[in-house]
Amino acid sequence: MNIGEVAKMVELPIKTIRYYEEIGFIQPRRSANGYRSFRDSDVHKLAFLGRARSLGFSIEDCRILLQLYENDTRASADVKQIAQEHLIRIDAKVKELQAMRNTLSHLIEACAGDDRPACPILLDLAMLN
Amino acid sequence: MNIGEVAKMVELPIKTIRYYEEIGFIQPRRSANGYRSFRDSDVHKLAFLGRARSLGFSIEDCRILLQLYENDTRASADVKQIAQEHLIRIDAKVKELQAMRNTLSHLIEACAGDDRPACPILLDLAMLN
DNA sequence: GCTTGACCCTCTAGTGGGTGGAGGCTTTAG
DNA sequence: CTAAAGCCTCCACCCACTAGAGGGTCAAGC
Repeated sequence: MNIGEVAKMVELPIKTIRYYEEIGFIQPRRSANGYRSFRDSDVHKLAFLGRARSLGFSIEDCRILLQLYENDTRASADVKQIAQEHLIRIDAKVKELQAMRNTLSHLIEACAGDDRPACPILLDLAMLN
Repeated sequence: MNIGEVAKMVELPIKTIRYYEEIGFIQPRRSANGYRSFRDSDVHKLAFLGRARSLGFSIEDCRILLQLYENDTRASADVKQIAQEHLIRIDAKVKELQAMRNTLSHLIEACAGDDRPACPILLDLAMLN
């Protein structure tokens, strides 16, 4: 398979697939013309990576998850730990964003949003309130 | 004021303050020895920027907000619009993270987390479930 | 006067995770 | 035979800083 076909199958941009090769996630063979030639196993890995990335795992997490996936003697505890640590980071991020959201929505409510200059949002940013 | 003192006052790293000068947010004077010499107005702007950034506004949003802040003939509607658009982006991000969170926490619950290789997390990533 | 340590300076390069584009092959359809 | 689509590499760029090298300056203590 050529890269374009693979890209459609796994729903990843071509550039991303080339990048994943560059960072060692996959090692597709090459055809005589120099084109990358993907095997099913490459496609499978790319799908795995796409799914892991869509769950927010970092590239380095993905690298470890992929190794664990390919290691038949893995301990599920190792996988679970990575997932749990990731969940904690997600929770922290959600909390942070919700705090922003709260502040911001209060400020927006308080702002007249007309053609006059007075603005509680700017007052808050300037900490003059 | 020198940069170190300012950094403590506005609780921004020194490097960040220099970066904010580089991108044109502030133009502190220079002392004879080449040190940056900050006026109250610079400190005030930095505090404004720090607060805006902590609410998640992008650098370019901050640039516009700062201009509006310094423009006495602004319309509060312009400020409000920027804030509303930002709120929409935050909401989208929160939703995205919560979707990840949901999937991830279900998978974590389903995973034994012991020394055996069987792992629902990896099965999900490989989309073999 | 000298040293020490805390400051400050500039400049370059790196982070993560790709993305965009230039410039140039190859393949495929008509 | 030609045009379009597809593929290749390489370099630069995105955001918002951050790290570090290499060096100048200043204040306190001896």
